[in-house]
Amino acid sequence: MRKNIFCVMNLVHLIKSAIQQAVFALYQKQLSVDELPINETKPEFTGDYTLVTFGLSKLLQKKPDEIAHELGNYLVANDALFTEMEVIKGFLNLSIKDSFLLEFLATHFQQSNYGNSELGDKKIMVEYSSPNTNKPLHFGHLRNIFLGHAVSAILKNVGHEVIKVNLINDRGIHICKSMIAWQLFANKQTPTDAHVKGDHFVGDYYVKFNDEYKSQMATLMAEGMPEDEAAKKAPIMLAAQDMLRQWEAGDADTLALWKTMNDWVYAGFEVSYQKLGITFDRYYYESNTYLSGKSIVEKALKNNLLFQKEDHSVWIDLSDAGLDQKLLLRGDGTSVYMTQDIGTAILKYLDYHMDQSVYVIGDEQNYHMQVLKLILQKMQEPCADGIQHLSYGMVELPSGKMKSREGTVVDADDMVDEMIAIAKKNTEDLGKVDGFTSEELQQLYQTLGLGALKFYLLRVDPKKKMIFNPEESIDFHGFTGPFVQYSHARICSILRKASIESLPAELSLSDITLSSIEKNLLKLLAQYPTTIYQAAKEMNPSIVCNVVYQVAKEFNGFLVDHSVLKASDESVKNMRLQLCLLSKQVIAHGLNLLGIAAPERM
RNA sequence: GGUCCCGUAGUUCAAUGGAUAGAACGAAAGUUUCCUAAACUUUAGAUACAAGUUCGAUUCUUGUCGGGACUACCA
Repeated sequence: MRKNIFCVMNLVHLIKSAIQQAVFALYQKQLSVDELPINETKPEFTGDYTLVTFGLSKLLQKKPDEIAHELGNYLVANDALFTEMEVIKGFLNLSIKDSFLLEFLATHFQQSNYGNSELGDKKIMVEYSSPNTNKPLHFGHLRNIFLGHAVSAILKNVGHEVIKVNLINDRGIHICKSMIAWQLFANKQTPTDAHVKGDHFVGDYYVKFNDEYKSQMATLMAEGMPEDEAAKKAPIMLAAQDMLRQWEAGDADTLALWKTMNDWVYAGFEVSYQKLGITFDRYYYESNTYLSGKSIVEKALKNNLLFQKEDHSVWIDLSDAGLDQKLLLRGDGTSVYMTQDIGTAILKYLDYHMDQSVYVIGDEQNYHMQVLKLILQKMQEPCADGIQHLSYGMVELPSGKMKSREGTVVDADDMVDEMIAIAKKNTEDLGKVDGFTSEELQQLYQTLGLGALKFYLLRVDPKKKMIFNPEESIDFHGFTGPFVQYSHARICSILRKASIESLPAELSLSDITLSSIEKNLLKLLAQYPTTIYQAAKEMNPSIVCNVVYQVAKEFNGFLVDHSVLKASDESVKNMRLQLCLLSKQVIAHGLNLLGIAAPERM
């Protein structure tokens, strides 16, 4: 009977409902489970879970101590879940029966989808990566990409339908800058001629543009022109702006060059995405969506939701929401960033009618996203309420922000290659290359290097900005991806040595006593699906990093004090093998959600 | 100026209002005839400051100090 309940409920929930029933039986009060604070018992006390009774004191008109004693005695006497209790001040420490945890283990150790749930029922779009097409991906983009990919996997895992979207910002002044510089300096060279990856090739011309722009400004300023005027009148800038106008006018040559250079970039991005193991279900291109935003704004203007100034520019007044006025169309009728985003949001909704639309975008755009949602709400667009900004903090260097102008930007491709090289070096230094073919080794280095990188970027709460410390990120010890991967490989090694085909699922429950470390590991594993559900609710992959690390750490500790294959008797050995199997399943499952592979050997 | 976010060991990160604030790296010292030592064990080390709310505050409120983001007819 417990077994069935366990499939749909978790351990803490079971404890809460047991307490709920006990409260009703003793005091005839119906409490909601949210009114029952359950914590894990601190290691220095005996017990597994603790009920804090101070809050109940008022509700039940009794002293915390009395409540704790009465509830504890009742639970131990009447509920099969508990074996003993202890009261210290107002804290009721409850111990869970070993047989309960053993039964849980026997039920789930072979479940290959353990960790999945079906609680989610929404259709959710997740937009991430969303690069500009004028330069290659840098380290900051990696946080975005890994976050989006992991959040998508986590949401899907708890039962939501997920659509992964990449919105390519393929038009605008930025790409025109690269195009102008290419026309001026490239001598018609292509990435193939130059043996350079397409996105880097185009990015190099973006840099060339800025160099030339700076030197032209310097020339103008030397002739006595003020800086702001020089910034506007530098010939190469005027040329880029002219090219943007040509593009919007549909000039055939401009469009052809634009398409060619974007294709170079896409080919480069594709290589990077593939290496990173990142995929999308759907690509949107701003060149296709920016015009629809304009017509939507014009329609809203007719409906008097917006107003126009004397120069014909179109604005929305958000002062009733505590914000100011926001421009939606320039005086000359062209779109701004916000206009495009309005169009894209509506188009996406027409395509998918999703319940929720998650934007993985840095926190410097908090205001922008707030305004976008507000505008769409004012326009009463059905997509508006589902818009959710998954805001993440910037990645900074120990020396401060990455600045492209100062050349402190860490390139994504370089970073990946470096991590893989370090994985290779570490493996070779440890002499762990025997028994692998050279292809397998290449695969392993990639698995470990990417594992380290992804884990490093995902282990911090997305909301918080994080410091990228090059020396620390390449560490393969401690709270890192390779540590977790190593634990997985060790488990696999044990399982290879045991012939596990004939592992009996049924145990004679009565004659096994769990050690405290076995019990801790089991509690962690039992809570795992709930932990994942929490990660989904908060869209926070760092929770997954933490739990797989805890399982790995706990497992390593277990392994030091307990022999699996040489256990004292057969039933203990079987139980420990089950523990190995479930731990392996949870580690691999969690890593998979993070986009990290779990190697069988390393 | 206005709006918002953030201040936790030397460093990077944890902690639904709960017990003596957890890890990791770094530092110091140990563990290998035994399932992978990329492991494990031990030691030292922190809530910016000041009030308030209450049985109880890293968490909530206010103020001070310090850091950051946004506040473009850029994207």
